[in-house]
Amino acid sequence: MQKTYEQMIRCHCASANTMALIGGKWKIIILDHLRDGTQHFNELQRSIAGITPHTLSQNLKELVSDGLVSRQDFKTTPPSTAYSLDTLGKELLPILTAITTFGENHPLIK
Amino acid sequence: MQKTYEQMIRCHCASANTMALIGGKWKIIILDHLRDGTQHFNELQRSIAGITPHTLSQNLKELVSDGLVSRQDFKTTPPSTAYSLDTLGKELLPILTAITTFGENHPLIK
DNA sequence: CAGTATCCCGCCAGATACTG
DNA sequence: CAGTATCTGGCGGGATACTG
Repeated sequence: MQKTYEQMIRCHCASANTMALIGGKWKIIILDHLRDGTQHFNELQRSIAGITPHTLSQNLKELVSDGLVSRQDFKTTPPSTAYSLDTLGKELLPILTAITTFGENHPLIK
Repeated sequence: MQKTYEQMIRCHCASANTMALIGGKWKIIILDHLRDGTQHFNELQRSIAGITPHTLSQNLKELVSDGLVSRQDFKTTPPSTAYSLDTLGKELLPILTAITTFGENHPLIK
């Protein structure tokens, strides 16, 4: 979770708890790309146009530490890692679906 | 919508379109408080502990300009305004419900 | 009551380069 | 390939005071 949200979750709104976890700029998009299965770091970076390795790494770390995503390190050379939805992340599927559906129905750019 | 998201929506992920609209730190919470009906500026500020007038005003402006919230000004003295979910905002109800449900099931602070 | 005006700061994120 | 290191900056948001 990002520091920005630490204060917000004291407002005792249930929705705040969720936003604290998925509120990062790219987090929902990352989770969205993990819906269909395991993805490598590199796959994520290429499929999410515009994200830098630095930012992707940062967001993934928080997602992992929050229990939404699990990280598997194959400890090979060259290195290979795999990210997938963890238990908690799978509980987000209804949210992801709702967000994606809305986004499809209301594109901001043609 | 906030400037931060302008670049993000070019990644052609449907979810990005949605996050650009609701991605502000307090936006989901504001929308959540508007679910049950019309709220005055002052009511929102008191029920959302921790938000400043400045930030609330800013977020509401964006929500209105994005068509999620409608603002009614009664032009009285002392001034009175009313905020409620607009058409587009009501389409977010499934998302709001999903987010609130998840947040209830996974509190971050006891 | 419903904001606005100002000032300010902290963090998220971008850019670039580098490494095991 | 999968990141980390370092530097930088912009913008969202906080604090406080003020106004029609």
